Amino acid sequence: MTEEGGEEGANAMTPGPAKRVKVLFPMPLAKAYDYLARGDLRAGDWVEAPFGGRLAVGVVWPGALDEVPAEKLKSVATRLGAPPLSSAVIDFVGWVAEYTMHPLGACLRLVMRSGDALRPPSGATSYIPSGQAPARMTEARQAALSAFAGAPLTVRRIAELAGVSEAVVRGLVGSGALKAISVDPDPPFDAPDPLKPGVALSPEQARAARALIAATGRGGATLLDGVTGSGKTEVYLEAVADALQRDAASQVLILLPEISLTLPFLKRVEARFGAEPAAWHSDLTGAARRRVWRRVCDGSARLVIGARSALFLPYKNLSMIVVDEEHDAAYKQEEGVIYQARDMAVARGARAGFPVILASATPSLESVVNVEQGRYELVRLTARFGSAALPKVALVDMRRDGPEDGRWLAPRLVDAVNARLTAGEQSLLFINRRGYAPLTLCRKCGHRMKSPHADAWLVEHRFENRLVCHHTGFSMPKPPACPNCNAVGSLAACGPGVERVAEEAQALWPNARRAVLSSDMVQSPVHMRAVLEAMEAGEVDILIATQMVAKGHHFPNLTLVGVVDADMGLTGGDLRAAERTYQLLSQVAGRAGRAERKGEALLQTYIPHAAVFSALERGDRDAFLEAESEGRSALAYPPYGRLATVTLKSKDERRLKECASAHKGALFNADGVIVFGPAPAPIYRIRGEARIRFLVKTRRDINIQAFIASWTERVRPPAAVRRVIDIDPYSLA
DNA sequence: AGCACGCCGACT
DNA sequence: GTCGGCGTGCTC
Repeated sequence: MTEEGGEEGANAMTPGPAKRVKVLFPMPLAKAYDYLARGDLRAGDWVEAPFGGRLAVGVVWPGALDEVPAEKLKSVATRLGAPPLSSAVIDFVGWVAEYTMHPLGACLRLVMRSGDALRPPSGATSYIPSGQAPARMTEARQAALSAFAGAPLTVRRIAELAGVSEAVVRGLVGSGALKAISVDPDPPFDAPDPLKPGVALSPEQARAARALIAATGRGGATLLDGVTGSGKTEVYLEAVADALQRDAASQVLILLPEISLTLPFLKRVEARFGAEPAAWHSDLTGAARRRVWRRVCDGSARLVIGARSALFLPYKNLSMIVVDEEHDAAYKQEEGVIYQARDMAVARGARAGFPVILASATPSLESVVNVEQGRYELVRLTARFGSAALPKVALVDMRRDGPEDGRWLAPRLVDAVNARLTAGEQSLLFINRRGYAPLTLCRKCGHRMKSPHADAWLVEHRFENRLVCHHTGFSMPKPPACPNCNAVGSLAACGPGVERVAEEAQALWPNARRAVLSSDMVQSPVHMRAVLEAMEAGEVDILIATQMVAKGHHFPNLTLVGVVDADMGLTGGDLRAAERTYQLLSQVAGRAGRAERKGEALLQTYIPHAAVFSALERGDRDAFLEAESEGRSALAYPPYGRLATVTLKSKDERRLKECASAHKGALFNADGVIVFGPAPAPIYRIRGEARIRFLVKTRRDINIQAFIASWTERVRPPAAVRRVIDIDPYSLA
């Protein structure tokens, strides 16, 4: 590690001729600001500079200087000791800002999520036994000294381990029996060993691994398309090993959807490379966050496994990205800077000249089309590892074969569960809707219980006896009478939620061992783990769950998956609804029969003729993709055209409407561009904020950002109205 | 993002 | 008469 002026030290600027440099701050600012600098400052250096009456941390940014009058210029205060941002990261931040149309400084902030990583660590002092016995030895002192297993420990930790008070430990320090030792508060990560032999690969996996290594050797993006259970992870880890081995300073990032980023996955990677990978996700503690950030920055964390925000860590020498579960909608960041991490990863690789692997069992249409059009390479894995068979998928036509009123499980599904109970096998009832009922309505006057701050129905949660808004978090006790007509006991629950299915299961199978898994009812990750472990161990007969269960779990004795409402998701305002439904259902169906037992999946639907269901029934993914592709192509939707939304948000409805008409008025005709709107967003009001939206659709060869820029720069929204641009929107709701 | 400046309600 | 609410605008 090369550092001037000490490990953490901030260097006062040395005297010398003053030059001008640009400094970008991690704030929602569109551009970098000019400063005077004494001494040598280069693009990427971390500095502190006076900004708006206080000192702010920023980065020296490349680019032409502005013509700022000399009297406005201030001087950079200090240069910070952290390793400078690499030119690849600087380039990427600039590109993301342009692509997403978000302020440059807001994009830099994504890189600085570490908070205090640039400040000297507060690091508590650690101690080790000095070898010198204290003048007086007591039982407590003996216990404290026995707590050591080699590594230095803090006072608090010693007290905790030995079960003595901190005063005892401080006494030992005072008597010289313990000595202070300086430990790095951010210990480096051990280097992964790419030559450590991995698990034995099947012939097909070995072939795929070789093909993947060859493809990544050529650079560019490669789609690794492997059915559930084919062992994709082992295959791409070989390509990761290859990248780590080729360059001893290289760093590799494996991106996962947050929910798949589990301890078992990390352990698997650790087992493969003999070293703990650096994990990056939303609930890291401050210290862990800081350690990963700094070790990524100095290049010593060579293998990073992270959720989408890990894409913006300040890598010194990133040389490969794997995007696992590339189809997953969780890669779309919807708050702040809005971006699609999978697409940004591909761009990051292309711009820095390194390979990117996209892995999935149910690839997105975008990626499949990119393969067809020669932009991505393709490596396919077809066999399920360990000869497990894919489940047999069948549809239950709810129009003909549905249950009686007030029930949600069709007789055929009930029979199938009964058969599993008799055979001592497990069933999963999947219902992707939290709560008891999605709608509460008055039988007397037809009043629907709505959220006060959002145009959404209140969802009944019978478990807590409350009505809850899933958009704002608002909740209220379920009223005894209709608030509209005052009729008592007239409020009726409409539609099924996970709690209601659980209730029905209890009535049907009172003696079976049942468990429910839903984000509302899971009080802690520990509880969730316990349920999943019980399921894996065969201690649960029927699991009733939301999509929490769709990924990454292996239930060897599960042979039946019943999807209570397969149509859900097809009805929202999501242009990828069919694709999402296909992916989710094939994933859930894939939970059944992963081991030697053949599984069965029953999908309850009112629209069995829909292409998504017949494709699922036949297990014909390519047919589904083809139908979906035709549908999107006909509408010129992505990937055959470009889409963006421009949303205006405000609490002040009058100004919002004025602003929307101003935008409408500023529109102009452009070849290959269609703008729809203004239209109220499907959920018009969220948290008291009303939203009006324009949808911009262009031909693929049109620069949609350029069009939106020349349109929106004609209108300056009043401060009370926020304008949010979403390039390539996923949810139109 | 912060922070200052500025114009309308209830208090020492 | 002031203290202070947060709407608005600027930061090299």
